[in-house]
Amino acid sequence: MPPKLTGRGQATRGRILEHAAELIYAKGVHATNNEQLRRAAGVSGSQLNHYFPTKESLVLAVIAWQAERVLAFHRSARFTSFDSLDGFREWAKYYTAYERSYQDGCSLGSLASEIIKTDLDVHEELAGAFDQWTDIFRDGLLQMQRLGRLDADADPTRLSNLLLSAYQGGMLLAQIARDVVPLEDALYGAIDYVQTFTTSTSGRDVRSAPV
Amino acid sequence: MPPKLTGRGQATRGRILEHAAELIYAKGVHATNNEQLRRAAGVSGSQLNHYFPTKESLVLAVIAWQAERVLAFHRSARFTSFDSLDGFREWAKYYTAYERSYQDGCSLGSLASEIIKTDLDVHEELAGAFDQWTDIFRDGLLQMQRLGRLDADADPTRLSNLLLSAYQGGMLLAQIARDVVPLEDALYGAIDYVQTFTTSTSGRDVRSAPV
DNA sequence: AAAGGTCTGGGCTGTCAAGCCCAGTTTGCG
DNA sequence: CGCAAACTGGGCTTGACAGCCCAGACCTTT
Repeated sequence: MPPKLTGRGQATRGRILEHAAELIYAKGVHATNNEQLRRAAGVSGSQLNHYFPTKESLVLAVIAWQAERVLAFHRSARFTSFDSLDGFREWAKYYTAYERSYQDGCSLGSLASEIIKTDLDVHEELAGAFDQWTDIFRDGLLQMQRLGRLDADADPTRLSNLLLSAYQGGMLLAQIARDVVPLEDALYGAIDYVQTFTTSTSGRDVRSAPV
Repeated sequence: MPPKLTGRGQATRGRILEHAAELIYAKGVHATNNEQLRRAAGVSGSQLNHYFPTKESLVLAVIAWQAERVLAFHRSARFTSFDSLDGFREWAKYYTAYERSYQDGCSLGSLASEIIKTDLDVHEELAGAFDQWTDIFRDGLLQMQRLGRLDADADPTRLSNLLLSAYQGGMLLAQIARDVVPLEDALYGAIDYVQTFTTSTSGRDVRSAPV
């Protein structure tokens, strides 16, 4: 069923995808048109049409690409599978370290909010990606419980939903306020709440970093 | 400077605004066009053009209208100025009581995410509204501190940013998952975190409602 | 009654974008 | 070599939409 693609074809398709993802992330889906995509990826209109016959197919591919990226990032060794509070703090630190990190929002979340009300059939794609995302947090919290770093009465599912919600909501507030503080407050607040379930410290005595 | 509007003119303008807000909330800005607006409000194209010369002016008015609505709602007696945990729990209960409440997202937040990347000049309008929104929470938490219901070392600004972020992010996750649970988890989780700063209870012994 | 705001219902134009087609060229695999 | 994919650089149609204009009717206040 997959139309035979040579190595070169895959490379071009991938180049289009990368630039499309970047453009759409920066300017939004509706403000990105074919001409911009052609120029950014350095391909002709025919090629764009060849690899992505419709805009919906391109957007779908971009969603999959961004989802894979964000999931791979969260699964990287950097956060040690979120098996400790330090892992979560490292994560929060990454997203609050640079001004640039919040100005275009979450690479997947902003895309989701923009098209969730349209008739594009992207629901399954998105739902699957966000499920996996929360699962990364949940699995980390479960592991923390196994290691005795988190109380047994903590609810990893609930906490993972709070963590991701705080990130998504914090990103939105930061974009609107053009200030990283709301994102910091949301992330470190959520993580401090997780800390209240740790046995090693009282949780109320040790607080997260900034200000 | 305001073009003289008689009572009738104001009524028509208001009717257009109401229907525009409803349509845009349900279908998004880009998927709402003049013809739908005309039919929904029962006015002719000339009138639409008369009261809102450009789409940007209409969107701006809708933002202001939705902002006023959501702020008035949060200031209503129902939540007793958020001067207690019960006020916050009542708030969370409202947004998680019905399936319908999350399916179109936050009336202001979804609008914000959709247009934050466009070149529409709506930044000040949005920033002001969200500032007031967090202030409602912050003022409530400050009042709780004054009343001795919240520890002095709690940071009302930080907590209010977490609360609103949890709501916005939870709304997005709920929309994507087509399930109210992520929103519930985010809201009640954030509120339980606030509870860890209350002196009356340990905070760890009493948890919020669902499941 | 006069005036000015309100309102209809249609038409018109310019613009922009998506999708599609094609003639011809280049590349690379078998 | 031969063939198929990759690729160029256009052009073309179609549709959608925002913005704009108008002739005339209606309503309300002065």
